[in-house]
Amino acid sequence: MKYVEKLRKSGLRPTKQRLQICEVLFDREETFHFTINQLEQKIKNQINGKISLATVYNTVHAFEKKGYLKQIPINSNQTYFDTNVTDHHHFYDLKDEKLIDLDDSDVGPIKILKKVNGKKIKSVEVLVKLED
Amino acid sequence: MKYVEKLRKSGLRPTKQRLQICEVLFDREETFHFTINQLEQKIKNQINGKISLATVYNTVHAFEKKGYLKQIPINSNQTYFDTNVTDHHHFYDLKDEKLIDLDDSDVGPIKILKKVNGKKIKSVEVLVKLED
DNA sequence: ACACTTCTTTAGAATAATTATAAACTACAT
DNA sequence: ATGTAGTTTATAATTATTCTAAAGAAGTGT
Ligand SMILES: [Mn+2]
Ligand SMILES: [Mn+2]
Ligand SMILES: [Zn+2]
Ligand SMILES: [Zn+2]
Repeated sequence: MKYVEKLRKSGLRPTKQRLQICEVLFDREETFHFTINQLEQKIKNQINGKISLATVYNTVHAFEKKGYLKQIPINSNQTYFDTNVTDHHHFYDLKDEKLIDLDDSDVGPIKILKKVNGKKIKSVEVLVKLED
Repeated sequence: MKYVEKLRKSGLRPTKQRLQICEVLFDREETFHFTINQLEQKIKNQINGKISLATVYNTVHAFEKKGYLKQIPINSNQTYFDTNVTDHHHFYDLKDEKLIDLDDSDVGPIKILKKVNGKKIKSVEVLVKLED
């Protein structure tokens, strides 16, 4: 199991549930953008044996805290997470409610000229909304 | 009442509640970024007589539909609205959970080079997260 | 293997933002 | 003034998320 080490290094015990969730989340080529409910569905379809919803929440938050997932700010009733934890930009398809990654090369460099007193910039992300 | 006409033109009856909410929302120089609960507080402080929470929700949604308010995508348990309905960028102060408008001149021009099949770009907005 | 501790999972309850309901009220047209 | 459609309101319902506490599993030392 390739995720056992990863979890141990983060101080997370490699439980069966976490390893299964790792497979669903990270055994894929493309970035995965998802809500908790979508993840729960994917888990149901790919795994035999169920994982409780509380554990899905717990795990996603644990992974987020460890930097394996990040939240994406979208106006939705459900929170979106992203397996691409780098600073990056998105298309958001308003009709399909789907996120699509944008490469830095798909977006020109962004210069923020304004400063705020004692604050520093943590991230700069662009959200491009798409309609038909 | 300067908002009576505005509401009538939009097909919204100029009720006492809506006019009061208009005052709270639009009688100010600066952009107002708020959650429903923050708005409810401001209403309580500025008006005598109460407006029910349901009406605050109804009104905000009606104003949003008519284009007088817009939602701002932020990772928060509460939805943020903005009296500045133009396409514009934000600082988001993670500690204070406050939004600050960025002028277009505060951000260099943004070119989106990628295209998506049958979709067109509706908006391009930058969110700059600030930390201490 | 065994005992012991700590972390994790889980079902279910609790919380909290938002939306729905339906009755009373109000703006507006005739 | 009357009628109608739109609005407000208290309250209930819904729903995403978090909390709780008991049972289970993982790690550590012997
Ligand atoms: Mn949100
Ligand atoms: Mn919510
Ligand atoms: Zn992404
Ligand atoms: Zn703004």
